[in-house]
Amino acid sequence: MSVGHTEVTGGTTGPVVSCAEECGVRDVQDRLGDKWTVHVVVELAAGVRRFKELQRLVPGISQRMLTLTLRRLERDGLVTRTVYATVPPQVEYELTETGHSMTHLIKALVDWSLEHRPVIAQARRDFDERQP
Amino acid sequence: MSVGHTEVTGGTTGPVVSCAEECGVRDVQDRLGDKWTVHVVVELAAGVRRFKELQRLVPGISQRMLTLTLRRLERDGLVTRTVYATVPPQVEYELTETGHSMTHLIKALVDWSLEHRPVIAQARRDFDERQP
DNA sequence: CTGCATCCAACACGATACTG
DNA sequence: CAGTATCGTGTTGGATGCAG
Repeated sequence: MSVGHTEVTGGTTGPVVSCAEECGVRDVQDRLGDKWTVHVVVELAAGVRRFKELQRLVPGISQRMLTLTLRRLERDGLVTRTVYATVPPQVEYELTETGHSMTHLIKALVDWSLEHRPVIAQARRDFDERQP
Repeated sequence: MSVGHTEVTGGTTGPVVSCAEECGVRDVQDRLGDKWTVHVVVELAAGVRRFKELQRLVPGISQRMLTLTLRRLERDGLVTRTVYATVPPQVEYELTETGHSMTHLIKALVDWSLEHRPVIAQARRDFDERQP
């Protein structure tokens, strides 16, 4: 909080960014940075989903990773888990209010990603060409 | 684009999120998710910085990781690298226009993080309490 | 169907030593 | 000062088998 506080007052191009070090940014990074959370949240944004359903909707995710991802989301209060005592068992997952607020964040991510994808791809090709 | 395309029309709470799988989102995630990129970009958002200067501004980063982080940013066209043929050598790094646009994304990240930090922390404590 | 435990490979990162 | 090269380590995640 005291050390390393950074304040960038938006001049010509940049916005105001403050205290990016240990103000919980790492927490969000851990979540958005992992391999599956974003995809799972996107699918849950559409509504209530069952476990198997999510596994179908998110291609390539393993059972193990879906479980781990959902558990972490549940632990952070971003997802609710409802178990029905049926045979076979049925479990439903749903975004909480906080979880839904994260979809705005993800939308920003997706938008920026789509917008700059071609430019970045080209920059990458140019760079790799110069460095054999 | 065809397979796994997801469209969420914002209903009561969620925004519109589309195609979160392989539209280059993973690329951005890799960057936002790694340990140092966000911090380096935040420091560069304030203006031109030298290598050593960045290493001072980003506490804990090793020479190796600073180099790797800057190289990747340069490769993606988010940072320019300018070498001056002085003795001792001097290298300056600066955000490109695309790089600056990413600071907006980071700001969204930081804002959400700060806003929901207490709620998430509490949810985490509650969860851990129920699961010994 | 849902979920946990285990083993294993890949990779990111840190520490250190060396170079122009 | 600004790197590169190398090694060791912890973590992430995939595959598989077992259980309620």
